[in-house]
Amino acid sequence: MKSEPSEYSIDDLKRDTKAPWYGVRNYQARNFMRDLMQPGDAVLFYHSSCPEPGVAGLAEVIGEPYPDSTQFDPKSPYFDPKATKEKPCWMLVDLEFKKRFERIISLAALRQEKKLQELIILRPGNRLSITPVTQKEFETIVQRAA
DNA sequence: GCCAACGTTGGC
DNA sequence: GCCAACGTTGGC
Repeated sequence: MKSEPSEYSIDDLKRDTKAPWYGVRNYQARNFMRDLMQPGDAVLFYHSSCPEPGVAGLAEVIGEPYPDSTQFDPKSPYFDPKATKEKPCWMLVDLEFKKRFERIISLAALRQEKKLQELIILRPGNRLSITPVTQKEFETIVQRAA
C-alpha cells in the first residue's frame, strides 16, 4: 500500500499503532481492498513521491473492509457526491503497525531483484495505490530488510 | 460508445 | 518542474 510520507508515513502509523486507510478513490485499488483483503493479511507499507521511494515497513489488516466515511463528508477532500450511506461507493480497511525497516528498501533495490520482475508496482506506468503481492514476492522483499 | 481535454500520480 | 502514463469527464 502506497502513501506519501508527507501525508502519512510508517512513523505516523507507528505512533498511532492503528489507522483507517481512508481516501482511496480509484476503482481498481478499491476492488483489491474490498475483494482481496482479509484480517491478518500482511501489508508492505510503501513511501511514494518522496526523496527515497520504497518499502518502509510492515503493517497488518485488522478488520473486514467497511465504508469510508470521508466520502459522505462535504468538507472532506475525499467527499463523493455520488455516494450515499445506503449505497456507499468507497471502502477502507484498518491497519495496525507491525514494523519499521531500519533502512528503506528502495525502488532501485526492488528493480534490481530478479525475483521481483513481475511485481505490479514495478510495471511501467503503474500508479495504483494498492496492489496485490504474491507470497514469494513478499518474502523476497522482507528478506531484503533483514 | 467514441474520443479529446483535462486532472492526477509519481519517478526523476 | 518536467513528463509519461493513466483515469475521468463530458460533448456528441
